[in-house]
Amino acid sequence: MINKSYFWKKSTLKVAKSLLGCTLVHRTKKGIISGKIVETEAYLHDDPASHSFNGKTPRNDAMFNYPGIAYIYFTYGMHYCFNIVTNRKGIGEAVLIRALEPIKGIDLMKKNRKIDSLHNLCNGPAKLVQALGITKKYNNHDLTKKPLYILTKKSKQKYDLVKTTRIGISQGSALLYRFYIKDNSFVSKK
DNA sequence: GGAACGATTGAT
DNA sequence: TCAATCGTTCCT
Repeated sequence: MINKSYFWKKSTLKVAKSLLGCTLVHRTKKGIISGKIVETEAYLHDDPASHSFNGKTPRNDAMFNYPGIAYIYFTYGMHYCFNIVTNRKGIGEAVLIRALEPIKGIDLMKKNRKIDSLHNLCNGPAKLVQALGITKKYNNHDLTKKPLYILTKKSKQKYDLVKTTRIGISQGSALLYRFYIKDNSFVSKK
């Protein structure tokens, strides 16, 4: 399981990059569901696209919590997105997990998503939340603890990393704060 | 109290 | 290309 210091010993941008290849795990009553992180986006404290840009509010509260805490927000009236808080407590930075390559519990993912297509289970921030059965109750959950946690990547794992612009934002759209594993077919739409 | 909008998705 | 759908934020 990942160490707490992982989320603040390096910059948020570096965490966003190094999370690629790590595994997000959810131990549910029905079984273990997990996936390899293949796409991330960084949201910094001085970043106009970040929910934390204008300071702390009831909604973004968790972004100002300890690094390694989950920040889960509701958007578009129907979707949830999952973030990992980075930097020191009180700063307001996080990494949005945008896509996973399914590993375990694929049958459960299909049930949660109500679809059968492997490649559409986790190729989007709200999709992976649904597939893993993550709910708002995990907002402020410590991701170094069960039942929702991160496993570090295997050191042998090799891949090319792509650095590009973020999706679905208006301000800060030129910043290269999105990262994904090159040629991985589970990355969200380009 | 009211209005505008959104770190998306899925159907057309 | 566009509708769905509603909590959060910001303005009055």
